[in-house]
Amino acid sequence: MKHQVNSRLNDIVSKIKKMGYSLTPQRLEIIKIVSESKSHPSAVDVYDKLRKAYPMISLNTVYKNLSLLSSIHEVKEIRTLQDSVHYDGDISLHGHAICEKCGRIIDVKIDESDFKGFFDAKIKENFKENYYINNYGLEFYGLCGLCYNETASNESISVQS
Amino acid sequence: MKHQVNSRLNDIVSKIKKMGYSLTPQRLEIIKIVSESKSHPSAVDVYDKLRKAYPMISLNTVYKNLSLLSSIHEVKEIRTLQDSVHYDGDISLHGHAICEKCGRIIDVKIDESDFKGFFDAKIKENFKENYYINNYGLEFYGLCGLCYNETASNESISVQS
DNA sequence: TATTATATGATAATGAGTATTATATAAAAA
DNA sequence: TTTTTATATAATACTCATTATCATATAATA
Repeated sequence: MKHQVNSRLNDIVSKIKKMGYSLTPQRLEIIKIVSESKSHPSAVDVYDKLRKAYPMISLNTVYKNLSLLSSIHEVKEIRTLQDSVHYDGDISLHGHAICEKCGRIIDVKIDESDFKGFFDAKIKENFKENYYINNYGLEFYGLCGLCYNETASNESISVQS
Repeated sequence: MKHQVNSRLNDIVSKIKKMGYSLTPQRLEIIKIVSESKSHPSAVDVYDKLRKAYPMISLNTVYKNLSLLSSIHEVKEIRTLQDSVHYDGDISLHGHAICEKCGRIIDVKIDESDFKGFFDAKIKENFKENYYINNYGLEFYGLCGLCYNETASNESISVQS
């Protein structure tokens, strides 16, 4: 587990260097935070964590670095139905369940074989002409267990997609 | 085809009335625009179309109505990697291919049977505890044919997810 | 037609994200 | 190690999508 995290960190760091970007302490710390986090933090969340080690860090720096990581595909942006973008340091194949009430984001496991069968078929069917896919998104919007129970006890809901 | 569109309009209108919302001319026009559009317009796009018939319409009114339609699940919000939200009046099962360069959004066909096999399995696997799903999202981010050709001729790209 | 609750439009406010720029510092060369 | 240079950071101001407020208008209902 610890080894996994470190190799992930090393992967990103060497990519950063290989691509000619310099490795500042702030940047390293940001990479650590997103690559180790399981909570899909927003830029402000990352900013708040950073301030412990770097009280003078600028939010701008956080945005710049997260954008950089996203542009080199080492972090995935998650657009929820709420206001801000969230970042996922786990770029392996998976989807997200997003609670429309509390905003919590839960990973949805997808196994590679299922994916190959389904998504590749979608891509083949839909993109006969050249179309360059470099990312995907799979989201389930709804209410998490906690929020569902809360809502159910207060009012009767009857929505259905 | 014309019949399809009209019945869709009627569905939304009767839902609006049944839920106790009043039907203003502006609201009706907004419903018409989004339900008939195939281009996944943003709020401002809808606003611009509206101004032909209602020059005094407020952008605020557009936002309010699109939010209302979204809340009753008659319009789907699409979060792209760009700035603004886009709206889809087609709430049938499908995904979106989003061009990261020009922002164009193309429908990705998904047939119901495939969906049942794949998505339902995902839901069962991941949400053993109660979790209320009322919407989903499936996006392919990349470059559309046009933008891909442009990019390819200018610079060599070697990204791969 | 009168009543009432909701919708609209005008305006201001919010807040996520971006642009700018002077200073600082990582990386590379000497 | 020191110098050089290009990139990164931090502070600040700015943009712009979306939301809030509230007075006025109007749809729905009696």
